[in-house]
Amino acid sequence: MTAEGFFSRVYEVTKLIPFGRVTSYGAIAKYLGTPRSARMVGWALNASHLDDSIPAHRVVNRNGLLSGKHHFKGSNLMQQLLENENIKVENNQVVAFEKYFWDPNIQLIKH
DNA sequence: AGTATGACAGTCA
DNA sequence: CTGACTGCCATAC
Repeated sequence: MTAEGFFSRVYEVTKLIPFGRVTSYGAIAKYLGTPRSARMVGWALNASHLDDSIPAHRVVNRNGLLSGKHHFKGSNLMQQLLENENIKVENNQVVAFEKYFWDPNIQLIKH
């Protein structure tokens, strides 16, 4: 698969993440049909962090850990964005991650 | 064509 | 619980 298709899908899903919700790389990867390509999701997000329309801050690893926060402009920008959505972040980790977790496979329709 | 790496995930010691 | 190792997909050199 070309990077464009994969990346585009990652962006697509990421943009669809509802306000106040977060998801994991694995969930996105699963939605894309490659549940073992969670790294590629991160890779795609890494390339997408230049695009403000993509709420990459809502994408964290399976532990709810803000593993990519250092990729943002400011070291605390990601956390602030999350807190702005009523999502509490502590020690670089989303509090009650399960509660805010949003699985694209549940609410999105594959095409 | 082969090796190294990545915002990961899962398993094992 | 923490650390190390493997698996998997795609990209970069």
